[in-house]
Amino acid sequence: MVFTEPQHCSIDLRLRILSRLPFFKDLPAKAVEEINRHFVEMDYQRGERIYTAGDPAERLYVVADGKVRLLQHAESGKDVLLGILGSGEFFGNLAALGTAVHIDTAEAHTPICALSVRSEDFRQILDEHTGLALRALEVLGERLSAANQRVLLISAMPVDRRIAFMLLEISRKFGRQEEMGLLIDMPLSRDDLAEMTGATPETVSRVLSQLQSGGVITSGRQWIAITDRQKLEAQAGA
Amino acid sequence: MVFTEPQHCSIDLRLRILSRLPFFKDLPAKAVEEINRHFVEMDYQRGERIYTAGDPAERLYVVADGKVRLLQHAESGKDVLLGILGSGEFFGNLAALGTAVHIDTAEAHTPICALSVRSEDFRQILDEHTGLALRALEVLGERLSAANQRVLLISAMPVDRRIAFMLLEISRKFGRQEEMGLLIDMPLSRDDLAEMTGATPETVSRVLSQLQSGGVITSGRQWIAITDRQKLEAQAGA
DNA sequence: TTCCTTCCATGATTCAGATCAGATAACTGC
DNA sequence: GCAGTTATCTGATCTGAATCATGGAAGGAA
Repeated sequence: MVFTEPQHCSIDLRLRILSRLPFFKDLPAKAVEEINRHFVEMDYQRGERIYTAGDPAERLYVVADGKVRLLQHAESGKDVLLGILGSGEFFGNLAALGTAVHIDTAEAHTPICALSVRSEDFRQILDEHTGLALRALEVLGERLSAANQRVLLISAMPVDRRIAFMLLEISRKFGRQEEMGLLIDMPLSRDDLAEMTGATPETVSRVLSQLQSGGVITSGRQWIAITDRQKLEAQAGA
Repeated sequence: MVFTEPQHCSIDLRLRILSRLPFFKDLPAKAVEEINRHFVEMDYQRGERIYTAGDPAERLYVVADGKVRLLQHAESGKDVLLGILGSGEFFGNLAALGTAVHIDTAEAHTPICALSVRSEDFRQILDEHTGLALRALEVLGERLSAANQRVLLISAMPVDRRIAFMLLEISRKFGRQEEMGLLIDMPLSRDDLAEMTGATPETVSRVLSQLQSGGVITSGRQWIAITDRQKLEAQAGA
């Protein structure tokens, strides 16, 4: 079970990513091409930091290929994994105007290729193409909704339910049907899950062991597959 | 210590609120007047529900006078208080387009007067006045940032720090300097704080008692005043 | 292969905070 | 002022999950 992905993307991929973005979908091809000129390609190794919370938010990014981790850290050293982004998703400060700083930290969860644009340029693009800002609003709205959901999850549910819930969430986004079940198509460690659910790796390990012996999931080193979605949903809901 | 507020706002207040909104600040007075025509006034009693999560998001609101609670509820019955909004703040689905539903529940924390506009009308306003959408983006960005902060708080800090932190946060927004200290200018029960910090009312009560005997705060039934901000910050930071 | 590092499982123990249970004290309506 | 209700305090107990500790297994580099 190895997850290898190319570390840079072709010129072709680049334009295709941009034009397929829900974001730019309704724009004429010519406009997308014009917009494309403002983007530059940036590649990162697994684990590499793209930006850190507190840095001035000078650029905005789109994942072209690979997965990106968004996290928030406490002075205690404990990190919280806010989410994992896949191809086509924005990160950086979508609302960046002027002198804003990044509110989260982004790092490469797998080797990634990202497209990046200067905040000012993006702002200008928003200005020129009315309607795009509304799209941006939608994206932010969804993120806000997810974050609120998360607060509820962590502050009102026991760990085992949180973990079950999170697995469902992740599988919905990154699941790929395989013989063994619905495989989560990226490296996902116990630590990752712990940072997402506000638990410790030990606890996550225990809960996963239990799920595994219950026939709900199959898992190994850095990978998890859901074999019985029904049961998992029951676990999350009850 | 009683908190009474008028339950409806004058016609005059209404226009003043709108024109002073950071949101509409840069628009010509004429435009604001025009926009004003789309808004209607709505009054609510304390505790009254304005909308519930899952309802279709047909309207958008601005607090004219009073305080509004935004909350999210779990099936377990446990509620999470996402935030309390004061005069001039938006609520409802700022990103509402088409058939969206409310992601949270809003209720009157005090008697309130709200201004409300149909989502479609608001959307049209955004379309007509380029620049407004960027403002909306800023607002959502701030909320997202706050929500992420909250996730970090709850999943990486012990209760006493969470409560201290939350008190600072609230006082920053609703604090009013009085002889006794920095009074939080609205009813605020132990239950409210519990729902904001993911704790139980009993625990909140204990922590507040401790803060009070430490001379950090003074409190009574539904009110809290900060007498020693320095100490409170120490409590929140260490 | 063998070393070495990283990830994972699982047991034992501890502890922060929830839960349960009364006892006061403050407001409300009459 | 009195009764009833709602908010608060505080103690006693319990428990979910963290912490501490250790062994094992999977992959990477030479």
